[in-house]
Amino acid sequence: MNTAQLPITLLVESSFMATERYNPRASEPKWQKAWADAKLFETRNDDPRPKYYVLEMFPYPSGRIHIGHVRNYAMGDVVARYMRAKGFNVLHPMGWDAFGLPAENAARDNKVNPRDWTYENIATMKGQLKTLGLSLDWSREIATCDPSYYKHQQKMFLDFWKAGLVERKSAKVNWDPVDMTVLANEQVIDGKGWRSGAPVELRDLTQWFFKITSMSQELLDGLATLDRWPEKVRLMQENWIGRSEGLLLRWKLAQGTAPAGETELKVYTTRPDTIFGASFMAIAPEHPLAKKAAETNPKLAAFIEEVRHRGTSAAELETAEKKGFDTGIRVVHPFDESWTLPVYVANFVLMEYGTGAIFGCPSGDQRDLDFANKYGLPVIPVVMPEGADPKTFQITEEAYVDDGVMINSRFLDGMTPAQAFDDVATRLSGISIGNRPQGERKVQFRLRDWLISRQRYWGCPIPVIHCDACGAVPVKDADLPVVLPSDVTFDKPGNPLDHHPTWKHVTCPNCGKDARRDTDTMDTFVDSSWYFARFTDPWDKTEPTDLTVVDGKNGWLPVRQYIGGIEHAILHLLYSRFFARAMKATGHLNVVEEPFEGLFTQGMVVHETYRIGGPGPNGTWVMPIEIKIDTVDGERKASLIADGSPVDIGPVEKMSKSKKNVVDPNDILASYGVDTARFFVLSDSPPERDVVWTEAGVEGAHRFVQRIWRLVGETAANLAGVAPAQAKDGDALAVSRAAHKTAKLVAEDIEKIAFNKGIARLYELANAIQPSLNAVAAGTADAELKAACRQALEYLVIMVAPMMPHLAEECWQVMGGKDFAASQPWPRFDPALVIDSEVTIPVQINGKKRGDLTISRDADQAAVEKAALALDFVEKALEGKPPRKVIIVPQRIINVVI
RNA sequence: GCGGACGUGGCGGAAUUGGUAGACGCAAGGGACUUAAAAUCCCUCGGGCAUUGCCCGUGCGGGUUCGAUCCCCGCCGUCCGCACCA
Repeated sequence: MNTAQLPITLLVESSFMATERYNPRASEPKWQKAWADAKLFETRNDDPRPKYYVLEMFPYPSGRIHIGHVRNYAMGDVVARYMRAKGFNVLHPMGWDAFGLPAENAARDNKVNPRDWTYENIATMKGQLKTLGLSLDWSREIATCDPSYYKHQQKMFLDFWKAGLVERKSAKVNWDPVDMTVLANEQVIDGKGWRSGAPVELRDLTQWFFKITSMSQELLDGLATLDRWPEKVRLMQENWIGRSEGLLLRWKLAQGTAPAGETELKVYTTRPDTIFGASFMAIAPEHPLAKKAAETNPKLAAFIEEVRHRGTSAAELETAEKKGFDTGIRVVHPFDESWTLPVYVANFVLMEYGTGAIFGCPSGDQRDLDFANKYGLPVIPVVMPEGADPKTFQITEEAYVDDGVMINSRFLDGMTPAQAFDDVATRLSGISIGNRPQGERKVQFRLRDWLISRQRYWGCPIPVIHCDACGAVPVKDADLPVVLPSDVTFDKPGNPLDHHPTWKHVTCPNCGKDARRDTDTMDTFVDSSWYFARFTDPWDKTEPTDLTVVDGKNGWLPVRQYIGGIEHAILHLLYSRFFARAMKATGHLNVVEEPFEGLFTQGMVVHETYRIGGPGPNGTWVMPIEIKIDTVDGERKASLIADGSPVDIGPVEKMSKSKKNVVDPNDILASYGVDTARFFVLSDSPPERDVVWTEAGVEGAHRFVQRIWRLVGETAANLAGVAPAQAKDGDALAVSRAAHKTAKLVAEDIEKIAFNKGIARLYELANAIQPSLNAVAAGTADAELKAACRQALEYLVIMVAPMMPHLAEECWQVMGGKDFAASQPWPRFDPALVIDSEVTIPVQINGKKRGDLTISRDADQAAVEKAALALDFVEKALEGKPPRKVIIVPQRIINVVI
């Protein structure tokens, strides 16, 4: 454009606007305050609009937010703001998962009170979260360490107890020697504590359990209803619950071989069909029969002692030799009185699963086969592949585990294993030993009960008093909450509550005699198993939940969209599903059993690693802000900013303090503003996948921020007072079409949580309308184009708002919009504008694209075919002959087969 | 070992789930503006041959189909979960 020909006023105008860059440092605090003053995001329970509850997993108050939080909360905020624009009464709360061990470690190391440390962290992080411009209802903020929260948790613990969902029992439990506490099964990863990483030890302790196994089947069945959960998470939970169908089978002990008083051995099997392939029994070293036999057999006792100290780590299990010891005890085959089998103690049999005893069928199980080969036990093939010859079919080194035909199994021969299973189950349920059937069908689960006792201070006290006369007695409702004492010391190892001079000494609520408080606190996963319900009415002082708003007809639950990390696929998400059922059973929920209707697991933010001094122990990690990257001959070279020394660029990895590949959200906010950061973490990768944080990518996002600002700023003067309208033809129609299509598609993308695609469409819209907006800025646009541009710009700004809310407000203001961008309804699209009247469809010859055909959308098959065959390149290819076939997929493709 | 997911340009990723492979962004190259830089704008950008246009190309090898990134069979690789579960 030749500026010399432009009117002087426009020159002044446009040069002024072009130099005025969007300034996030000024805009962001301004709009955050304006939203807060207008109470724009405070949600009323009695609002008549349809409810929509969106929630991100609440943070642990570690002290600082990290970039992963930004991504997680940005995603939730897009959903929340979008749903508001769609007319829903949106609940989008925030709270603090505030109990936990780091507070105690800080207390020990820095001589601070865990409460003070936690609340200071909360204050810092709340300040940081507020700078993100999230549309949160802070009036509902909760912290799980607040007695007003854990009071209700204690109440529910007692209610669950009354309802038979809590049990105090002695069990072999996982003891974390570093954190000095027990852990639930779910919290042991590869034989190590989930937090400390220390190998756990097995200890026999009496502890409190939530009877999650009483709901195994319900928790399994419920998974089928969760169609808005990732398949992967459902599968992980299914495997964790681990249902199997089998037979509980009693084997008579052969007379004269068994210790006094022992008459039978119970085993659990999922393969009763292979009963004629049995060649030995194997029992766990901890099995009562093994212990009894060991009393009179010193060699056996020595063997048991040897294998007891087995490791639980994956590596140890991988290499551990399968060892057994013949106890001398014999069992009698249920279908043949004359057939006896030896009973071994074996190191691979787990006391914790089934009955702690198995029968070994070497031909049908690799582990049993290895064992049989080692100890010279018979191998009888009982299942062979269809069509094999039973006379010659042999098993030597490899067990046959697939489906097939029964052989060497007397009355089962010729059946399928499934038929044989049923036949054996039916026969054995008809035979009795003593007065009980010899075989009973039994469903077995892998899931264990949830151990919730923790020998720690900074958690919710278990509201129980132990009395020598009355046993474990619940604290009276009127005495709740049992409040944590604040005068505790961390100078010696173990549980500070237990060390406290007075706190635990109380009188029994039952008999009034001297008694002791339970000094254990609850697993912090209990705190997070119901917080989503508390948000629905955090002001209720008397009950955990208000049944009129928590769920059901006018209630909030289930959470319509829950967003968080995949690391909670089992722990938190399984516990919460149990809790919802337990709360329903005890009257704290009306109807909801599944607390999270939709679940989305977002990926991490990852970053390149940088180090100086080469790989290996001599290398030192350096932070991204310490280096700069130049491209030399197409190759990226990194160097230290401080002295220019070369830096090796390492692989992209999860951000970690140890590798220093972290970016501080504060730094990003200071240089680019939060909208840029939000936009970037949403744009570059699909939300479920990891996103690589790159400086270049952030700059790209920032360019778009400035570009939108410029589109609005440069056209503002010429669009002032122009009423937005959709156009009828020409360039203006193209602008309208682009805007309306985008309104439809971006909505679909947000609803599918495909933010990256939605953002791509926003870029496309900006690209599409740019030339017309240039014309508006230059004053060459006619009235229709101006109206269309005005509407397209409004659409763009409102659609950008969920992702970049501050920029949107600033633009909205410049455009003279009413209220807030954040309170505008989602742009409507005219279906007529979304569908093109003419379509351009590819034309293939023999399946290869050779050109296009542009034709009226509602042209019929015959017309399309005629037009296609008349195309130059088609005629040329046909050489005057008729085509063999013409395939027309309406509005999609034409394929001419020659 | 069992279960699952994934594999597309230099990079992140699109592709209406059988119908134009590479949208959009990043990086790179070229140009305009500028005293210069930044910012911005315009053009090119999977590979090969080539004047138009043609050939190859979605990890590899086959198959089904008018047509395959998508479905089937067999491999290779990466990642995740569980793991002595009877």
